[in-house]
Amino acid sequence: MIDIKLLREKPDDVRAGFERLGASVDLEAVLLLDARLRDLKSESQTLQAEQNRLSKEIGRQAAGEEREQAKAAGTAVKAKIEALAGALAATEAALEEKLLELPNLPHPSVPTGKDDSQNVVLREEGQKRSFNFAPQPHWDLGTKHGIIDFERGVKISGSRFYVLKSWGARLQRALITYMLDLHTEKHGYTEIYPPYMVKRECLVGTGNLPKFGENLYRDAEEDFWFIPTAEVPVTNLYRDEILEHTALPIRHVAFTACFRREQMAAGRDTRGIKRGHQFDKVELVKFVHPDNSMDELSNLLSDAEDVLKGLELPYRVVQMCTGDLSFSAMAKFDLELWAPGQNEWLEVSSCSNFGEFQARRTRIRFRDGAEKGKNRFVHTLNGSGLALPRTLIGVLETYQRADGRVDVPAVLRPYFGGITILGST
RNA sequence: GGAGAGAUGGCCGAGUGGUCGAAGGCGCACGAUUGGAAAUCGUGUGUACCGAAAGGUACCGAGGGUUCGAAUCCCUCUCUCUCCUCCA
Repeated sequence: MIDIKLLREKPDDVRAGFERLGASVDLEAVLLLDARLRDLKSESQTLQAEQNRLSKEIGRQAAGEEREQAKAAGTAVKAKIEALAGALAATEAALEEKLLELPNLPHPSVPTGKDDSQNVVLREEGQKRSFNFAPQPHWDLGTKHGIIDFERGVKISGSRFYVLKSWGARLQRALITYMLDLHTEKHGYTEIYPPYMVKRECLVGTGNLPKFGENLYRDAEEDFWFIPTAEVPVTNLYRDEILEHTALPIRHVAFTACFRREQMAAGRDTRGIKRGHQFDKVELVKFVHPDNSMDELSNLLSDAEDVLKGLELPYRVVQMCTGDLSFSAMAKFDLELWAPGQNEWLEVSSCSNFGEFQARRTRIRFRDGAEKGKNRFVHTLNGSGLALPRTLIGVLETYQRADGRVDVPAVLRPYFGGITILGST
């Protein structure tokens, strides 16, 4: 949620920001509602003050004519307040609704662009492996070894579900443990194991609702929503709290399953395990002081990169242009690893700075040590560190041998009890 | 799932219709005292919105109702605790 004061005081700056996004938003309507709400509020507050004054007076009076008159006056004021109440509540709700649907404003450093074609590849890290044979895509490797069972996944859960088996499942588990160990031991994150189902307000807090409900699964009878990412429960951990500035930055890492409806056109990304309705992810979430959140974003990105560096998987860093920024993000960088079998870059991480956009929606503030009495919103950041299925693809395809067996990356060997080669010829 | 009890400020805890944004204590901050500290004493100490300020408005789990007036009365919901039941 953007700051209504900012819109009120610098409407042209806000308008320019949304134009860079290519978003068409009716700011006039918002400003109109805001002005109307302020009028109604001030009118209502004046009446309430009058009501309070009368009530106190009545309290002091003894029973009698005067007291009855004062009571009658009180009834009249009460009627006026009630007459205003409907319009006040409706205006407040209408403004809230509009504000919740406004996207975040882009950070000045974000390049202007209309869509993903104008994203900027900042750098490529690591050397793509050269093969003296044709590398197989992971779906062939997975089927050959019996470690990815697509047919049975579809049988039990439907399309876009699969089953990992044997050392395929173990490889994924090794990757999860490796990532959690790396972030907790080397990068200073505290591990969180959150619920996978959350209340609606959590999703409003992160920006998934009210606009993107069609991407989410939910329980039909109760207010339970399946998380599309650990970002949702972990960001909401401190909802409605005022933190001490000395507690910042807070760094959390969480492993969870993620659930997404993925109502995209049939036929896209249907092959393999690249995109499913359920997938695992290790997620990094930070709550930081607003003055250095962009530096914190760089650090977060570097923490995510370390996972790929450790695994010795080549990747590239892509900066999102304004047109490809997500709803809640003010700046965003993606990490894409190279999958030699299917011959494409795969997005395995998305690291964003949300500024105070989510903090405002979740009311996460901190007491600023510098300015006494001033409570400010924290900045929230998060990034995948990393998404499991695609990292698994990267390992399978990059570490495959000509005979189809797969080498265990050095950093994963501690999790494999001495095994260094997976599969049989 | 059944029965009962409860939800007040950072924490504990008083408050059953008016002068209560809320006693008291703890904690915390600042000051006094001290060579320094402990102890002691004094002052201060919730959040949001409106206002240049003075000040005003709202909030005592949430929502609704009664009343001129609600932390206090009524209704609904949520959550917590105890006992029983069940269970990984």
